[in-house]
Amino acid sequence: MITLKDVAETIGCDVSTVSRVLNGKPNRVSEANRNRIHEVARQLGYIANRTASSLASGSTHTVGVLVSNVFDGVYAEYIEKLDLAFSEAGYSLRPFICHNRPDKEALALDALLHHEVDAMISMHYSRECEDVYVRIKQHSGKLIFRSVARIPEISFDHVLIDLEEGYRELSLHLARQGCRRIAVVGGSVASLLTLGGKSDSVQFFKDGIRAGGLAEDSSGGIVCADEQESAYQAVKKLYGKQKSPPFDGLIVQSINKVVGVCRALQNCGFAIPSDVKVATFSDLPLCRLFPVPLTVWAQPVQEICSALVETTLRRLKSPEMPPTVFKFKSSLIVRESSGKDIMEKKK
Amino acid sequence: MITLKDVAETIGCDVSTVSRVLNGKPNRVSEANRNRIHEVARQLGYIANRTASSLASGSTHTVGVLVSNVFDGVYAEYIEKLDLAFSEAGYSLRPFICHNRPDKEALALDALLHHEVDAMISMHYSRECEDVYVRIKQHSGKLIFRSVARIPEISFDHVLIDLEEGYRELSLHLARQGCRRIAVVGGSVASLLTLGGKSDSVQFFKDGIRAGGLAEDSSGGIVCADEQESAYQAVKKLYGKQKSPPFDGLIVQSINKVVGVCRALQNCGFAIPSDVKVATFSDLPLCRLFPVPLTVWAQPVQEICSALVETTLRRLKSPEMPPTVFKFKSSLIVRESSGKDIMEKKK
DNA sequence: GTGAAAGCGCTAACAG
DNA sequence: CTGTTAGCGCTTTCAC
Repeated sequence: MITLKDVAETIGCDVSTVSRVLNGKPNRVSEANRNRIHEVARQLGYIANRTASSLASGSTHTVGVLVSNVFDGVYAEYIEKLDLAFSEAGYSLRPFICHNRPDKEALALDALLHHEVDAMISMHYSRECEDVYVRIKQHSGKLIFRSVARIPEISFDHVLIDLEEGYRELSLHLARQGCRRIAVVGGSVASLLTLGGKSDSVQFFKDGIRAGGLAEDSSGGIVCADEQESAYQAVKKLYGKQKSPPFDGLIVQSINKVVGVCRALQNCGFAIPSDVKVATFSDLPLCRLFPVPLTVWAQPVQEICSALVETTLRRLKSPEMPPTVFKFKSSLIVRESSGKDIMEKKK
Repeated sequence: MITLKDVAETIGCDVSTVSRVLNGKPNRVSEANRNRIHEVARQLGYIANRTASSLASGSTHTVGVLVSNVFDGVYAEYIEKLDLAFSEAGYSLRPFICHNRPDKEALALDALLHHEVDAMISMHYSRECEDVYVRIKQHSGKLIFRSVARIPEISFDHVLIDLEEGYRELSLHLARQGCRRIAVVGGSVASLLTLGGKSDSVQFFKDGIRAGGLAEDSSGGIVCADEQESAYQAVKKLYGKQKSPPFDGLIVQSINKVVGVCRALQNCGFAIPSDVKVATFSDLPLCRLFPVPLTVWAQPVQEICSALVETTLRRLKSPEMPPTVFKFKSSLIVRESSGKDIMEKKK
């Protein structure tokens, strides 16, 4: 392996000079040496050892991003956009996938503690790992949340999205479109609605239900895991062999589940939007190109990513700065899945 | 920051002893010291600096995987499966996304050269980066290809999938299902069929066409970029305002494009499979749950991932071993999109 | 402008 | 069983 030392020795100068030149450090290196160094480095096939520079300089120039999976188009989109944005800023993005498992989540967060990355963006928070987050706060603080609500226990930078409000807007919208019974498919909201329990999202959902003129007991949850197949099974089980649909409005928590939901409805002989109206979160390309284009509560993903990158870079520069909080506004995009045509005819 | 040295000093022993204990090195450390070291390390909140261990030990315990994007479910699936498999083997997977850009591809490969990862799995090869691959061969050799054909110029480990044969099997299948004019949507095959030019895949495709009893000029290509939207536009442009479909059989190169293709056909008033039959590669969950379940040339992804992990670990262990080549067999799964019902009625 | 020197934090012989 | 001794390859002050 060719090292800085090798280059320095064949030239007869010091490693520090070579280092300066090869890293394009500001001023002061003679033209002559500069050229010679570049030339020799190339000839010898010198390749810097980044592990060594990271150790010496104390920075890896890498930012981690923690996601639950990468199969969901939403995360894929964030990762691709963040990757591009960070590489423009001279950093590289390193995705960590936790598969919804706290052990993997902790392992990913360890990368920050162990100095494998300079900072970490977390798009997945589970209570089980709270102690790790506390440790991070003590040791580094270079963690940025992209989440729905502020993690109150510890103070980190936050980039917030208004998914909670989405539950209100979507349930209200569906009610206005004529739905009489509205359910949430998947996620914690579905669980809480089914098993009982409260959360801000549930509250927002119920607000929408009421504002839409429906009784609270006209709503419910359909519990399923975070996969296309689970959603399919759950909906099929509930709707199979029914003459009329148990719920005529569905708010589906993620795009993967929409796929399962739509297929299940189709299998059970129910049409979208005439029998059942469907809406979801995140405006992926798939939402427009779906056989029945989907009504969505759409986040400004590009802006969110920019905010994440900015926040991260700022935090890296000024570690002691007090935590910042951004909150982004989503918007309702109405398409055929919730009866766009009906709406337009009314007008 | 608490270092090994701090732990050693508060105990009054040497850093090497602490290192041994904390890394669970085989034999020989007294029970007494062992416990004391663990305790003090915990109390002080010691966290190992992995950059430093990587430098000292010469290994990062990280394997990179280079993909063109992560939005395509196929890559997402590989990444998730590889991630799981590698973490069981004590390695962590680091995805690199090149967005089909040679500059980003080279940058990702640099990570291997610069010792940021111990090995790299490449699922994306572009000729433009050939020089980088040559460099890698000289300097490291720890590159494993998951590809369709062997990269002949340089000898690396290969895990091959039979996508080429897929073009033959799918075109033959569509012909047998009654298609008279068959086209390939997207990818290099579509380009070569349109602009002229040869490749093994094109040859296989034409073999299938002939074997299916069709004339060679009854086939064609529909060129588009690797996105849902591009495929949509390309097909819409070709099929719009036509009374009968220009091609009644479509082999679509990736799942994202299928989404665009199906939507375009629907928009143009053509039904699947009665007017146009569709088939694609890779059996993702989406293929079964699609409104019209998709006929696919299905790869054994789990086995492929196992082979990739095994190959990588073996290469890491024995760098001098001659390159190995695995080839996996796919299988045809017939579903409604190519007229499964029709087939069954015939029987 | 350039070199000398002191680390970054950890690992891994080797010697006792 | 444990300490000593060298590094790993690079960065970065500080003199000259």
